[in-house]
Amino acid sequence: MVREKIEIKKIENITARQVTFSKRRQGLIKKSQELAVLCDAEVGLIVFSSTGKLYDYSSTSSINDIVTRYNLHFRDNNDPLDSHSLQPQSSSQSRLRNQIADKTHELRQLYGEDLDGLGLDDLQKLGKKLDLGLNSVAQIIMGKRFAEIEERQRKVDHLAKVNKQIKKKVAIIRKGKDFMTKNSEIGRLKGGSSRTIGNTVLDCNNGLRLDDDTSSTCLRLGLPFPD
Amino acid sequence: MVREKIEIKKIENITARQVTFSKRRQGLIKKSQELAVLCDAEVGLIVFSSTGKLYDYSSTSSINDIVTRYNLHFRDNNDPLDSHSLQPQSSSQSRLRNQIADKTHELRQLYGEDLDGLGLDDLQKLGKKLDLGLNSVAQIIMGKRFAEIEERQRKVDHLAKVNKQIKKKVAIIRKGKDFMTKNSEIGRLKGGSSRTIGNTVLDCNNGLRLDDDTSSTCLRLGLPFPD
DNA sequence: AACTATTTATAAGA
DNA sequence: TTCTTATAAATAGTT
Repeated sequence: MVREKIEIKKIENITARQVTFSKRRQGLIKKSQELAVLCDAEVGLIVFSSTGKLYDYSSTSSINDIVTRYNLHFRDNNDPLDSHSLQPQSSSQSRLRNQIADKTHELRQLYGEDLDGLGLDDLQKLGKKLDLGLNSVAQIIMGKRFAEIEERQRKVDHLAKVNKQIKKKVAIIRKGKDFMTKNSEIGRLKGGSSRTIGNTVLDCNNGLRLDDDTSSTCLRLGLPFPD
Repeated sequence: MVREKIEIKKIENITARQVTFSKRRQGLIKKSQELAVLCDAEVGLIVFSSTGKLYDYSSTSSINDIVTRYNLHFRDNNDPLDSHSLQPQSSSQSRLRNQIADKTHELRQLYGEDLDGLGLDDLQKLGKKLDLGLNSVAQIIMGKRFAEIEERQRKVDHLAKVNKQIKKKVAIIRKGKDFMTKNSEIGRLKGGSSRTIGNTVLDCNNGLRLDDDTSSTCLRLGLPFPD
């Protein structure tokens, strides 16, 4: 793709292959991230190098979440892990399997699949459960946002207080400076220190922004689950 | 990356997001293929769109092979479920237990539990999933209710038709009755049968109620999940 | 779905 | 591995 166009076939030179692997792996992970963020998608990427080293990326906290969700999409979920297992199955294994099947079914229904066989009552119950779950999540989100706002307010209050104290000091120093500039060259030295304090006062506003760059966050409180 | 550089953050315009998703998804899959071929790597990619649609790529015949290999890399995960078991555990058993633990955790979170460790982003995603599930359920409930209403309307139409026919007959019979009461005592006999027909006409309304006692059901369409 | 001006990714070389 | 750089490839906005 670059200094020279290359053919897409296995790179035989081992060193070149390793270099390309490293570069392209990085690129792939970057693209995966971008897709996840730009398009609000859930992305999982697993890569094994030819030497068996594992690299992965997941837009969620764990790639397991994505794999679990992936497996949910296939109805007759014969556990892929055990498909080529030669071990005889113990009864405890089949119990585990049943548990997995049950949970899988429950999860699928919560995700809005496999609902065909349900009557109105079952659907209402399911809807109620989802609604409760959604409320819990929404409540926690709101709680977190509220805590965020309080924290921000606390900082504002603190800075306002500090600012006030500094203004007082500046006023006092100004008084001193006025007195000294009238009298001697010591005034220049004191003037330097007062300027420093002046900058500190100005920095207070920047402090708020730097510490947390989204001052609009506290304003976009509308819906917890926007599109 | 192109006509204009874009910032990597969620695209708010839905159409643009879908288009970008389609393009970049293709690009990502192509890059995955190229990495696999050029570097003799094993690559698995799973992508869920924000609407829950699944897309995947695997350099092997099935992504399950890659997931299997991935899980093998974490064989030494001590599963909390295994800790108080006295049986010697086969690796496939502990894998099953891991799956159960994963699914249980996922279910608990969907039910609004175990949410303490999650950040705002994870919570938003969870909320989104619940919202999607809830929408599916609500849609099916609405579908069923609509079918109910149509059925009811069908009955109403049918009864209206029958009623009309009967009214016609009654009118005809009245004519006959008027003619007969003028002429002879046969009028009394015919009068009895006309009353019977009259009752049938009245019963039509009761028929609607008896057949399905909640005539208000079709009116309480507001929320699908009342308290 | 096609176009195209740009941005990005990256092969080769250092 | 990392940097540089020339060029191929991907893609955002437009039609």
